[in-house]
Amino acid sequence: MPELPEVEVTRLSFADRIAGARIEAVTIGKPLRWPLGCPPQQLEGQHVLDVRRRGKYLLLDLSGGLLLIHLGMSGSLNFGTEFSAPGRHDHFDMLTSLGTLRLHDPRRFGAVVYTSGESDPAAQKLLGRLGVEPLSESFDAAAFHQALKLRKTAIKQVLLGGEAVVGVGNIYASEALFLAGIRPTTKAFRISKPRAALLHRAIQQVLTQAVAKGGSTLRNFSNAHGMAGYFQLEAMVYDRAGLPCRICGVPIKTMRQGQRSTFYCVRCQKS
DNA sequence: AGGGTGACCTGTCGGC
DNA sequence: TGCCGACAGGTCACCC
Repeated sequence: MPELPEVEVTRLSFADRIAGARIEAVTIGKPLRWPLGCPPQQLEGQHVLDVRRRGKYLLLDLSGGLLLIHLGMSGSLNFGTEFSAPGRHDHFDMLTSLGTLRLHDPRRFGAVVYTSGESDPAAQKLLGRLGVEPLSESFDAAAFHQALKLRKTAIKQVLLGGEAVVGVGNIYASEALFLAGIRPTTKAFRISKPRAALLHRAIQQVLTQAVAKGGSTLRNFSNAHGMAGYFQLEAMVYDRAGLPCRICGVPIKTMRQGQRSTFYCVRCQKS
């Protein structure tokens, strides 16, 4: 479910409300992708100072350390005061003075990891290799083109890889490539500077729009208010195999790349 | 070194 | 209706 926009929408939906909260108790459910990295009691008594995001990770700055949260494929966070007992797929509950933060994650590819800070090896292992933030000023078109020149694989795979740029997942990779008119199978190093600039722009545009619209509502995304995205995401190609291209009318094609589905238009994305 | 594949886990959907 | 396989928003560990 969550690519960068969904993670950012989640962050925006509870960051202000949890800031300043004192952690009272932490309850762990079934194992997630990685262990918490400390006894749950170590979080108790700490305060939540801020909630940031790096790629698809949420970073909770605590008074004594850093809590990393990843939503995996099926995770969602809820922050509120009305709280029933944890359900079958609720695997992390953090009770605070201002409300409870609950991670719901049926597939359990998500994770909650406590580290002493960003320089902690455990944090470095997860955050250290991440590429530039696509919605930051440091995401530069010329540098992006340089990064693409180093990669011999298909551009779609490079986008998903997270080293050239972070946060672009399977939905928005297809969408951005469509917007830029680039075929997903094109080798990254063959993309000219002007076309790399188009793609750079398309990535920013697609992600910014998705954040503004409250994230994709495909399947069951909801923010930490428990609300679904405010608007439907208008996908141009994703999950539209066989349907007419919204620009030229030709049926959208689908294929597999690295065991993930890719969607594209043969006419709008010739190379 | 970089590219390709399997693995993690549960739910849902389409086809027979 | 029931069963079975394919597939789902991510990423890491492992092969060659």
